[in-house]
Amino acid sequence: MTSDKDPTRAHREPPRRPPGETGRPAAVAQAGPGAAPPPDAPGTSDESSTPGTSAAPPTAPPAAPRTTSRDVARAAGVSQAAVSLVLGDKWRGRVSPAKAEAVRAAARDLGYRPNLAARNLRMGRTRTVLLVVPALTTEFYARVYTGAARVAADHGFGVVLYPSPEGIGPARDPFASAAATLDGVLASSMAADALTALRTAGLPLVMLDSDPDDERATATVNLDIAGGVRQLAAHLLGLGHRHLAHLAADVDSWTFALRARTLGAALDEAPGAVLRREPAELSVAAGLHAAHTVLTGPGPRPTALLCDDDILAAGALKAARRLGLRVPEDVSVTGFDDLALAVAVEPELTTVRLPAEEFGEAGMRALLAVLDGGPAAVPALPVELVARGSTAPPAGAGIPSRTGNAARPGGR
Amino acid sequence: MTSDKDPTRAHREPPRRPPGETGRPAAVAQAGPGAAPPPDAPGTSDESSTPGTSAAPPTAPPAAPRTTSRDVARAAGVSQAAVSLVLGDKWRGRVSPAKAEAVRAAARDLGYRPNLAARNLRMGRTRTVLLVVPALTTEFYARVYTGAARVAADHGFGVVLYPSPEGIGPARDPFASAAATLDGVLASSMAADALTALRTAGLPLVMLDSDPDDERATATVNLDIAGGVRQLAAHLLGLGHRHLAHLAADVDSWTFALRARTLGAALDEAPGAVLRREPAELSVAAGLHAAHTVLTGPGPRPTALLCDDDILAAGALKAARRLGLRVPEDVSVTGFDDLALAVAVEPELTTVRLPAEEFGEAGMRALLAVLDGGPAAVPALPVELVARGSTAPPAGAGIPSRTGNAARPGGR
DNA sequence: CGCCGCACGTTATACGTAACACGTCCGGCT
DNA sequence: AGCCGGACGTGTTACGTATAACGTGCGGCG
Repeated sequence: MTSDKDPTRAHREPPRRPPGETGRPAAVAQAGPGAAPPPDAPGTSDESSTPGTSAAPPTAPPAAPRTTSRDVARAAGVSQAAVSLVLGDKWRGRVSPAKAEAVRAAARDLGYRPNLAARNLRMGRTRTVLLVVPALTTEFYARVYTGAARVAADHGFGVVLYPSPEGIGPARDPFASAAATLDGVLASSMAADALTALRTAGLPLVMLDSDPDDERATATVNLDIAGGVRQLAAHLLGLGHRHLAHLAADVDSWTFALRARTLGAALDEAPGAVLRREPAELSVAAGLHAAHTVLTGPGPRPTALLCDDDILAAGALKAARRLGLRVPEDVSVTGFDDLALAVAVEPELTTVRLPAEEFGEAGMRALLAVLDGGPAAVPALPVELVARGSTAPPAGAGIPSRTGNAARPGGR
Repeated sequence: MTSDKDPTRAHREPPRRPPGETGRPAAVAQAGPGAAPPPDAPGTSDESSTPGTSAAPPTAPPAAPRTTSRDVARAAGVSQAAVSLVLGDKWRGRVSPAKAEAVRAAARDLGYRPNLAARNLRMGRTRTVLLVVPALTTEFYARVYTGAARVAADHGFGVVLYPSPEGIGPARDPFASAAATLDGVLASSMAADALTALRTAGLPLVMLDSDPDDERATATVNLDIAGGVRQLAAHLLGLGHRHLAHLAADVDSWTFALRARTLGAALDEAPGAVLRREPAELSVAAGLHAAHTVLTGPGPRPTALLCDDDILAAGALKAARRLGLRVPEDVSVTGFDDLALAVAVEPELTTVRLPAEEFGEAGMRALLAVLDGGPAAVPALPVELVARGSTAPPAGAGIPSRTGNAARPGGR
């Protein structure tokens, strides 16, 4: 007997579903009996009129009673435990091949799908990790996601993506209780402030693009941002530029701080080089404004603008054009990241290509390693300078060094 | 007596916890006694060298034994059920205010977080919905997400974002069993092919930007794309353009098909208007190529290029420049969507602004309505023509209609 | 005076799965 | 002959939560 017949199940179970199956449960469920009153169901007051869309087909799917492993067991003539073993692929010497096949057939016929909620509860693990990214810059992190998701999938993990709040205040932290639903977290340091609740839950946390000494992280994975900045500096110095301006992202983030620091250090070593820093938010408009400020400010006009981001560089391009300056003849402009934008503008941007997908892959590998208990050691990923049309020797320069393209820094 | 003392629990329960409470359960929990051997811990064989980052701090977080509602009950001197009632805010006449407060205090002191996996299993609902978007275009859907997540949060729901596969083949459908983890799905029709498994699970599905008659959807929510296209056509016709070219997104999608259809219809009504269609993938390079083809093709050169997307328009701008054509003097270019890119290029794009956040909000509201059992009726959201510098009367035009800016289509 | 119902709680399940701890044959070894 | 151990399974339990069902005293009403 398969225990499903047991008499102890005297008590009736709760009403499985609200009665309505097709008809009209509409209004009642709305501000229902006692069901968790929606904190406030304001709806921003859009009185809907003229229904332009939507349709409820005749057949309203009436809450299919999911088939459980016990159903499969019954159909295959075995115990529920056997089903679990077979479908879990650990039946080596525990179930006869014949019955195993019967189980698989029954599962297939019934369209059995294991209930993940139950499995998660039982196992205490979910094979799901969270990827937290800043909301601001989407293309780069979209690619990071792609790489991370690929690696995760290869290991049987799913990835939940969370573009960190902005409209959604941290007040309403969506992960207050999510620890039971997640095995680990991969997060950009730029979105780290959204992580307070997750930290306290003690989840493994691998941080991207963050200070290796960050106390919050179990491990960190980085791009070789400093190397990219040095390549950029060498490129411009090699072209003969000495008056530079840095359009610095006005974001409190480790990476951007590192860029500023590295750039400063690189120019300190170059005799006669001067650098002006101008902060700007990460938008085209802000880049335009900052570049305008720098190009029209007092003192000698910079001959090259290093922008922390391709978006800023696009703004700088516009500023130059409005001032009647040609790029790159009158002023050089560089970006960072190598987004699609970099080749959409005219001239195309000299920039630093960040291997976004590889970054995501490396981060996910590190996280999975941590979940396996091993320490995750990951070298900083190399980046690459991509010289395009937005940089050239400055107007007054002789023949700088004989190479117009100093992609290789040459003498250290 | 607080139920933890009950005699009926005669059977020995398995070792409740590995003995350690503070000391060292670390390794044991890892690949513990019999605990689920990791299916395969390959690590994809990247022999890590030169650890550039990562660090395992001295204290390895030893799998914190989560505090349960029973722990809270014990601390507060009540039963577990009472804890559930109090924290679930349904203790109106069931628990004395004093005890209720004690429960809340205990929960706070112990840092209790309800186990979502258990709650989900018990309730059969997760208060979580999935948002499926195409991987290609990120900025637009990032904004859709923002709107959707805001509405969801206001109703106590979480949103899981899934940029539909590409690198991740549909073969490895991440949602094969996720039905138990999700209450519903909001999906762009462009990503609908990733939904096979979800459909079969019978989850409520609200589709964005899709054919209202789509059988797969429980409901649909749309932008007034057709209206936008008509505004665009009226704008260009009003400026005097008669030779138009349509750079059509080479994507099999309802929205794009609708754009083509509507544009054709609009021009059919305009005497003397001719339209050429050129398909292109959604990238700058493809837009460049398609525009080049159209501008250098046989017959009279089009004076206006309607692009299905700002990205394509950026490519068209580049093509015109390379051919020595000025925009908008020699050729007008329009985009669609009004992405950040639209104002990053020179000249800035005349385009159709899609209210992405409102779109996400409307979609989520519709989905939540469906989950509440009500039919979701949503009017198509209005869109807005944004006239910028990339459009002007064609070279040979007299004085088109006296207004250079036909933002208001005039006669319907 | 008897009993209803309210205020206040507690007990007992069940959700669906994974896996531990037992059983039962049966062939083979000492 | 005794019995060990492998093959083949099944029974049972627990994961942590939400809630239906079941008790209690106690004040008031008929």
